[in-house]
Amino acid sequence: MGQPTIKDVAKLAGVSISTVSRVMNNSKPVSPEARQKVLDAIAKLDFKPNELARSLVMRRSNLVGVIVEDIGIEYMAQLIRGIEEIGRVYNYDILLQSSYGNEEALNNSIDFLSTKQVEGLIIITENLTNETLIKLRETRVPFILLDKYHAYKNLNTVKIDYSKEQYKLIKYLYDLGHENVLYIGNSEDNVLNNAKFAGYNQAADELNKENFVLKIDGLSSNDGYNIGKEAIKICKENNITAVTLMNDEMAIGFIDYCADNGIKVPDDLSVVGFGDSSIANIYRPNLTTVSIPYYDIGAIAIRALIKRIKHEEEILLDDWVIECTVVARESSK
Amino acid sequence: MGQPTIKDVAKLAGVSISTVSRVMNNSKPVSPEARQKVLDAIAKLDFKPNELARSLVMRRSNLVGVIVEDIGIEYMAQLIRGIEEIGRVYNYDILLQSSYGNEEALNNSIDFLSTKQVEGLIIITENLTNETLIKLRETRVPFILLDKYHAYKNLNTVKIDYSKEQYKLIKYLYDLGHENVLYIGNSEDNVLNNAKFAGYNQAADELNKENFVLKIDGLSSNDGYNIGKEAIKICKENNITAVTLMNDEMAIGFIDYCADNGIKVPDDLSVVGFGDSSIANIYRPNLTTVSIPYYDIGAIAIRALIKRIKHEEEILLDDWVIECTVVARESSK
DNA sequence: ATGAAAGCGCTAACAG
DNA sequence: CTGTTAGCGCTTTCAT
Repeated sequence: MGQPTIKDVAKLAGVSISTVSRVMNNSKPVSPEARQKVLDAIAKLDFKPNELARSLVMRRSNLVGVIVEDIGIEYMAQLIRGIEEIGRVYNYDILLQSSYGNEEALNNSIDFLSTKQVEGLIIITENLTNETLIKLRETRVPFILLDKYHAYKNLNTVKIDYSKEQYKLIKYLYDLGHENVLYIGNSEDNVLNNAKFAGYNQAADELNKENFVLKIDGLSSNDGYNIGKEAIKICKENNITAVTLMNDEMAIGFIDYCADNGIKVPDDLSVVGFGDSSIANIYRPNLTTVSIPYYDIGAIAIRALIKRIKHEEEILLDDWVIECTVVARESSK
Repeated sequence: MGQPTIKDVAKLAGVSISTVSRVMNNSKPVSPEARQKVLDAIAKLDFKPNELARSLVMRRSNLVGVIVEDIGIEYMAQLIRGIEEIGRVYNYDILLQSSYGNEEALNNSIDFLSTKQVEGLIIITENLTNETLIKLRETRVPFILLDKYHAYKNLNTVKIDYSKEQYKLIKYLYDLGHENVLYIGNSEDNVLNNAKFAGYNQAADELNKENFVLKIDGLSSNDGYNIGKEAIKICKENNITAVTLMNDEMAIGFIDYCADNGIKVPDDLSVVGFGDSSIANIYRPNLTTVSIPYYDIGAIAIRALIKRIKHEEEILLDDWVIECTVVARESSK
């Protein structure tokens, strides 16, 4: 036969299965003698309760589903770390699925996980349609959405005030003594882009600086490289000594362009990124950037989800805003 | 009430629960009329079977546990991608836990996952003691170990022939026309180090080249940088034109040293790494390195595990050796 | 303090 | 082809 069951323990201990259950869960008083006999039997058989059976009767699976767009994306992996580690503290385990940005896969995962009786869902994706959102609500499983943009209205989530963070970064540059700072951003009209842009403007306005803005299409290091020529021209014409780019990859591409064209970073020009990706402190010069505490975001998200599951005091009545930090490194001075 | 159950479907369809079960699983013939009634009822109620109950009676959870040392480590995340995506094809879902290199945590995870009735276990770690291994065997749950070293004896696993891969890389350098190649390796006496070293030696010997070896303690980019002075000295004294380092990080540190000391890579010196980490093709010069197909390793591992679970033909009777590829980029010529 | 019995939602003989 | 029944391993009344 296979694993020992509660029956085997009961038989060996010479008590009923109820008594065994009681000592396992400390749910009702049991006489010291009986308890000891049960404990001995459990040890002897190396008995481990079948959580499946327990979940079935208790209607609590202690499982949360996590659907991630792609675990290979660094920040998503960090998010999962936080979710996993804190979830474990509350005795919740993670059922992991990937959607690879495919809506059908995401929908399937939601269905699948709900048949597995997950008590809650955390969805980490940058692509979520309204239909999926509706479907999600229909499942009646508590859920939390995590992404880079946090653009969902009417949904409590854990988010970052990108506007404020960009403001802090720009302020840091002005405080360093730079008079003119160029903002190179993505031209798409989305929440993230607009928020960062607003942060830049706020900083410039508050300090009575002139606004210099360059908007481009991409977000990759190549895009950063390719905008180099135009950006440098603008810098020279306007006495600009610091440039900020939307993310670390773009910043690195841009610095590469500078290096190829005899412009020294940070001596001739300070350059900063955003996101504190793993390359930021390996690349030379080490990149000044904004560090986003993804681990903490994951941790807070799972904690909030569990509270919601347990119908405890709602810690996400409002959005939970996480503070980031400006990490000053070599690329700015 | 909560989710609809098979009973609700049966009642609504006017049949017995067995019939409902039969149409759901296509396990036995059902009359077209009955089937249609059941299907309608299922659709109407949006009924989804409770997999927990199903697992309990069928004794198949369709769950595999994955214990990872740290999901934040890039190659482990890639491994998980493969495991997850292929596991899903076979209808297996992943229960994820992290051990953070802590043996007690690992042991707890093994116990915990086995109470969740996982049908198999994949453990991704670089630290595994013999005691844990014994414990693992005692659980009687099929398992597969994945790590960077694959040093476990008497265990079928998915592995890389590091000796051969290093050989291929060195051969590539000789084929490029380099006469003398310096090998900078880690001095610790372990399977991985020895294998790579053997690969270097084999290539040098086969082609009648002289062996130049430098062994150091660390593995980080700083270590690569710090060995720079000594390594360059050796290169100059021996007319060495190519250097190979144990991993990409070290290689990058070493190239940084070269850059700081007026040595141009690849013009003055070719430098290669190992592993194809994500920085390898962002760093400038882009790094020539060996690409390890972690995704495939994960995919093969889960496939093998599932076969083992189903007692099908064993595809891991012998170790499964995965081929890597040399990725030639800018840092060598 | 303890055991018998019911039942969580489902599958799988068994009988018809 | 279909319904009845007996569990899977566990928790939880309900008696005693």
